[in-house]
Amino acid sequence: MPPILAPLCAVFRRYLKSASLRYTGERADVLATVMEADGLFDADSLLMDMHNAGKEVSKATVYRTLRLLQDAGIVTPFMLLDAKVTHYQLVYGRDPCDYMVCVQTGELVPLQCDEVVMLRERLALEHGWTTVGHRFVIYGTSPQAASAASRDLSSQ
Amino acid sequence: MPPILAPLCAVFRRYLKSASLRYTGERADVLATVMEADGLFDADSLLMDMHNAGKEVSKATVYRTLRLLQDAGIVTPFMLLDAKVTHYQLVYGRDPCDYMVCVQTGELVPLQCDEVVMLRERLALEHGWTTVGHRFVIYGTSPQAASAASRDLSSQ
DNA sequence: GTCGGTGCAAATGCTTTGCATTGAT
DNA sequence: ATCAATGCAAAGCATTTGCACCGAC
Repeated sequence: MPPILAPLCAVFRRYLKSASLRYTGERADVLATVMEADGLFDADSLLMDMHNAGKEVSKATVYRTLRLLQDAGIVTPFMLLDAKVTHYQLVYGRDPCDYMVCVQTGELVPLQCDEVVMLRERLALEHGWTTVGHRFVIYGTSPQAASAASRDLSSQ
Repeated sequence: MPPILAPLCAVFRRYLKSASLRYTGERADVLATVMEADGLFDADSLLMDMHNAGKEVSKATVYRTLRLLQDAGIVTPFMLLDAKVTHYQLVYGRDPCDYMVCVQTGELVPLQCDEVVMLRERLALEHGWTTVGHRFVIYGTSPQAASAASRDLSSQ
């Protein structure tokens, strides 16, 4: 069990208590699966992961719990280019939350880059804002996709 | 008429021709309204803008044309935090495409910052990727929202 | 025991699509 | 004249919600 698991669970329980909501087995299961999803997922993949782990929860509960996790500041919604469904990202206690996405293969590379946060803070300060987060996604072509494309070309 | 109008229209026509598609009055109206929307909009607001300008187009055509504009590289879809609908952003020939969004008021501030592009290119290069674009959004609280909040507190 | 939670199925609402008609080339 | 575009209404589909039963506190 990674060391982050206990604190995150505590954060969620604290939030639920503050809102007079209950910490149920289903909510615990969803949170645990979110943490194992390693950052980025959608409602459906989460539901499948839970099913594969033998944790059966209804779709409605997944959506309801994702909303709570969002309110608790644990995840944020996230829309990939061309995706039709909302993706979620685990943000609490996590750096980085930046990604590079391949527009051809869908490949996703997390980026570790403090400069994004620094840039964000500097820009916000210049306008007198205070920040609560940011989203930085680079769209591009991965080396694999590029070489696959050139293979396709030369084989014609 | 801003100087960008003619070129953008030409870009669209070129794209349509290359795909054996037709440049119709409806598509011209949609593009013109997109350009006047000054960057960020959704399908519904676009439809209203067109109605207010006396340009009647069906909702289906708006969606279909937005898809074409996306394929032509003129706009990209864009999901604001908590928004339920897809927003679109005019990207062709436009810098900046970065924003700061107030999570309380929805206020939107476009950011002019070359460093984002530089950072993007450097990160992509480090991984051997080539980029086609990026998305950078800062979520925060604007000075107005912050002062409104403190007023609310002191009046209680 | 009291509310809040859950699952189910139905509803919602954005977006897409089938089809007959219209229009650009 | 051809073949794509349009408008309309219906369909799709992710997400939300109403309700009866269940479970955390």
